[in-house]
Amino acid sequence: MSRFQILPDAAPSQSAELMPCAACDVRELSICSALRGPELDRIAALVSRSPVGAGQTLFQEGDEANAVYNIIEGAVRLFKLLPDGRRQITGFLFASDFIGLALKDRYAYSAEAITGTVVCRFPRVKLESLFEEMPRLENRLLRQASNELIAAQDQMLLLGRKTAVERLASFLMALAQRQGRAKTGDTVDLPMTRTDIADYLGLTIETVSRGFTRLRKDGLIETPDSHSAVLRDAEGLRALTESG
Amino acid sequence: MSRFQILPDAAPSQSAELMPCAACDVRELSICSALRGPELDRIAALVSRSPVGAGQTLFQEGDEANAVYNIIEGAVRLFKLLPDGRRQITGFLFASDFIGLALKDRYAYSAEAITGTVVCRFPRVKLESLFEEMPRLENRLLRQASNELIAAQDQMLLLGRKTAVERLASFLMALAQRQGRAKTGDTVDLPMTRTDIADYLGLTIETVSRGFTRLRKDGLIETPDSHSAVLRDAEGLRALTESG
DNA sequence: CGAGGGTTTGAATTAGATCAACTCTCGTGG
DNA sequence: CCACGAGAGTTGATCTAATTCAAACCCTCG
Repeated sequence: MSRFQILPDAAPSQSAELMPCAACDVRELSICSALRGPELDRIAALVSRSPVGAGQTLFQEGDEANAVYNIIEGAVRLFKLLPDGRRQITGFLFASDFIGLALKDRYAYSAEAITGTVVCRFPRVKLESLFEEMPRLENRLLRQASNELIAAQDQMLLLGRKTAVERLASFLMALAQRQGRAKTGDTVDLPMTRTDIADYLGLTIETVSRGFTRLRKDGLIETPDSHSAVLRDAEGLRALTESG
Repeated sequence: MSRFQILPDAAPSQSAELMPCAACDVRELSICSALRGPELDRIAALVSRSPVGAGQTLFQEGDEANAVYNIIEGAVRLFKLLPDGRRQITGFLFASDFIGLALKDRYAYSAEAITGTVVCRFPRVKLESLFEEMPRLENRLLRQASNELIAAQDQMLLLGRKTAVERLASFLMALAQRQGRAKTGDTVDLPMTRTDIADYLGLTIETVSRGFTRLRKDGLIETPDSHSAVLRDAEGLRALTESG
């Protein structure tokens, strides 16, 4: 599971606990890329790394927001619930993604691990007190927030105005993009269930399933198993995401 | 229209052009509240204030993003279009709101004035170069972005999982909140058309209209005219926004 | 007074939801 | 080794919330 095991000369575990950041797999991709050597040491003293089992809750909507997280490995779903149980997944996050931009004093959504996941935990107060010393970090977070806002608006367009197949095509291509596998022939990983996809796209699982069959019958994808999709016609899919 | 006209001892127009910020109606409410006296002067040298007629375009999705804006007065809609004309309004903005958090090098959405509007324009490059000198400004923007992300997630829940009436009730209460008029008996201003509301809520104008009649017949609101709504039962409306 | 937005209301249509049955894995244990 | 059950996914039949199509009904403004 952990990629640490295959590193040729991984640091001994003691060192890894004291200073996990230097050996972090996702450092260059995450917000930590904004940090220079000595700053990294400061951060290293604050963070703690921990595994989260599949289906486990990281935090719940309404909880006091006293930590933010970096995902080291795995996949996480963020979601909001209505009192009667209707669920809207507001995002899927993966290795190197940051959780905790959208919060005041309490979390605005719940977070659960989809698969076995490893996260890096930052106590929020301590982190914020570092902003003054490390303006690059704050700048990096602002950029990140900017990107998430753009993604959020794309999702609003999807939820408000796209048809079921268009939603599914958009979802697959966005996921493909995120995985750097958006060309015909590439295989996209789908760690989440159909129910998750439905709750992300504002549909039911039946409609999602029918969407997959449609795309399959139209020769746009293949589905070797329910947790992966092969792009048979990336251009055709992309056309669907912006169809008219 | 302009509240400047009724200020008892408004600065002469020359001074207002050179240093509009000091006399700005929305200064304390906008991101400029993060600025201290001398900083305000620096900013004042950069900004330009200008009126935008109802229906006029501020910028279009895809344009080079070389300015951000503060709304001084009026109302603005942000939206995205699909090639075939389907439109999703991603937000309505009002006096003191900031436009331009969600962008890379190009705007991710278009912006149009709904009513007669006055905006304050910040050249983007110059503004960003000030971040280093004014960390409080960047911090303020990050907070703002955080709030917008929360709002965006609420909107996803609305678009993905709420019924037509629930969407309308949520919209009315959110608008009422923004206007500080969320109690029974209060009147909410609706500067936008039914078409705008429909494109914001992911519905058609007919469904929005039927929604208003429903709320009216259920005694939750009154609609003296199409551009205002009186809250007859704020609690009932709130219940609808989180119904189950 | 007449034209043209914007809005409302009614009737017919449909995309997607709901209800229901069946399949496919996969893990457990006799 | 096979029976069994549970969870996830697919497929079909029916239903419904919202859309589409159509017709009035405002207003305001020239």
